[in-house]
Amino acid sequence: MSEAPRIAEVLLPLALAGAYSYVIPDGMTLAPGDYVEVPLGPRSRLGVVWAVKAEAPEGTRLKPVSARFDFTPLSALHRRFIDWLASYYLEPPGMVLRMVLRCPGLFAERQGTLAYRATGTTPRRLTPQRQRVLAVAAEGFALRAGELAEQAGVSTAVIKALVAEGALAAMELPPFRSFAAPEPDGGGLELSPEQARVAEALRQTVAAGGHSVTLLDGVTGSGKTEVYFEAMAEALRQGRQMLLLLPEIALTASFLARVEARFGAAPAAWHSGLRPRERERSWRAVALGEAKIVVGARSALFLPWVNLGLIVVDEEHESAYKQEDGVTYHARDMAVLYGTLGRFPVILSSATPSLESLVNAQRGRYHTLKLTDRHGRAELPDIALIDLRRDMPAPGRWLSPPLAEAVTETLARGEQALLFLNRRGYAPLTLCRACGHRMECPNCAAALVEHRFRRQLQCHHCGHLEPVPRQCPACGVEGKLVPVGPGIERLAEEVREFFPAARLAILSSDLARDTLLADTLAAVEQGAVDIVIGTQLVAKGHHFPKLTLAGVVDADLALETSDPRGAERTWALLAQVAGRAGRGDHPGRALIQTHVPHHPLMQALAHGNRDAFLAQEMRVREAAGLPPYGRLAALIISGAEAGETERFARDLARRIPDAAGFSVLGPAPAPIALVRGRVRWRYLVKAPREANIQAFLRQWLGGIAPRGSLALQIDVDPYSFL
DNA sequence: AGCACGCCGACT
DNA sequence: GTCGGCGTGCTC
Repeated sequence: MSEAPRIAEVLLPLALAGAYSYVIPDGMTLAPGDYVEVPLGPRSRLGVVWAVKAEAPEGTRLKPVSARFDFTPLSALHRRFIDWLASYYLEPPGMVLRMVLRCPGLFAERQGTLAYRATGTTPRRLTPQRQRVLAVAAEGFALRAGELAEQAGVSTAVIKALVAEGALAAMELPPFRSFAAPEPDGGGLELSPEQARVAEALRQTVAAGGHSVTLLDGVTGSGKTEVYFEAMAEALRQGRQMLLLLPEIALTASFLARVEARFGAAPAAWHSGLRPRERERSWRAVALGEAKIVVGARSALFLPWVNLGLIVVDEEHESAYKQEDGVTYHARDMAVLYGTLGRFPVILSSATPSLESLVNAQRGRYHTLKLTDRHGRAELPDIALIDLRRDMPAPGRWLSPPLAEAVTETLARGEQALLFLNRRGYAPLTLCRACGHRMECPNCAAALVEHRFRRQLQCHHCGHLEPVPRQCPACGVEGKLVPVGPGIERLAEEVREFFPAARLAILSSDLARDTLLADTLAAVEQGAVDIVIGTQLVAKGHHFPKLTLAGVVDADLALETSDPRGAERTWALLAQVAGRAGRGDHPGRALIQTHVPHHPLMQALAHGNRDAFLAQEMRVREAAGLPPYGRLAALIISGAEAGETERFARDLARRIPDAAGFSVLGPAPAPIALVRGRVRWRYLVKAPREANIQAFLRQWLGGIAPRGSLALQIDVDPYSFL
């Protein structure tokens, strides 16, 4: 017979190396996954029991656990997920737990609001006001005092009196509104034969159970959402929870509505823009298993799932799934990991799948399901290139004659045109014509971007703002600072001059986050806008039925960087932008302005020959040993002082372990060598695909504690290969 | 992440 | 003479 465990290993949401040990007081029973409060230094903290054991380590004086919270414990699966993620990305497990516990007022005492219903007792004096209140209270649900008074057209004083006389009884409502159960059947749109076939295949995958990854590879407008809804319906029939992951919180509102329309109940939402109360409601509902469908951003992976049975990653190629600050992780990869650990299916959906996913499909690790037809009458847009070397815009203009002509024709037909330029602000560069001085951020090695509407220069790396100066800060000459190059504000200026009668909408992340953006999107959808000018925000997910022309103002932007991923990113972005056109009844077309029309990527876009382009990209990656054919990790060394930071970075080179197959490049100044006033150096570790890159990094960097302002950040599977 | 302990500049 | 700046280090 074994003794009752006396010691609890408690993981705390802090950057500690591991769990801390506490004594379990007499009369308390603890199991792994339990939420507890433990003393830490002068305060007490929330933690989660990671393990229980009989004996304490030798010679330690342990404090006791102060309290156990009576709540659904964190599942063994979720705990494994946390441990796995922490070890993969070399993060302290406590920091991963911190993301799980990111819920306001967790375990705080919640006062339920009081609601009143009629008891059947008649008050001594039955005034007309009292009668009305009792009539309202007799029907349906119990109401709060304020609601009851309002519906009866009386003041709350009447309610109080009726309660005092025993004619109304108060009851406590649960502090959170519950989530209605979604219905798997009904509410679906009619599927095309192709959609129905793919939906059935997905449904069977879910019905079969077990882990699998399916890449749903469907052209823009092919109705991928309706198809994976059928997989979600099957998971619902099995009583499982499911997560629909989206790359952008700007997309969640429309997806919440679509899920509600399909399943007859509003799903739970999860993203950073949620109000604290809503956040708490979603978190608790997930932990209690009450929320069946969650629509959320990447951090929704960390919700305290109890019965997760399906994850759908929409727009799986999106780089926004890579979390870069705080704990570094890739939400798409972690969704697949969760599915592996939890033995449930994962669906990756995209019109422009990532190279990583396509290679996994080639290797047979993922199944592929394709949708090649646009739904309804919609057809894929014709894509044509405009050679900017031949069809040059006028000086200081950005629209070439053919593109301007196409916009004119589109407007004449009463249709909408989209002009895409992936650059916020008015001009990306401000130069002094007198001395050549370039306006730069004082904290970052980057040019300041003019935002003319706000009359400010802004740094897009650290947010630094300064007014546009009248005179050059270098030579003092007045009136010689000129904007160079276009941003969408400047493009809008040109469009206003060119099409004075057209109604414009400018869509960029500069728009005040929530309502303004939603309103503008709705206006576009309803056809109250003629020309949409937008950054990459417009590339994703939106459905603009009247839009028939997509014009790409500068297709070469992302190609100009030396990042080997540039071509793939550009291809995905431009294909998505082109896909905005012609989603309604009228056919669409896309015009792409470029200086390099012969580039394989441009040729692939123009001829709809995606496979040839991707095959070429894969060959390049394979030859270079880059992901997904090899593994990468980046090491960023940063510090406030240039000399000290460089010395620290260079000293690390002496400790690089000697391991076959591994190569370490660097240290080199990071791509943006100065951010927020901190100098950055970078190493890149390259390893074969099957190598244990984490072990290598631990061996190299284990025990190194940067002092002072120095910091060392490890980025496993960095998004940028630079 | 907190929070305390510590050692150096401008205030009543 | 103290108040307080935030660098450094510890929390079972």
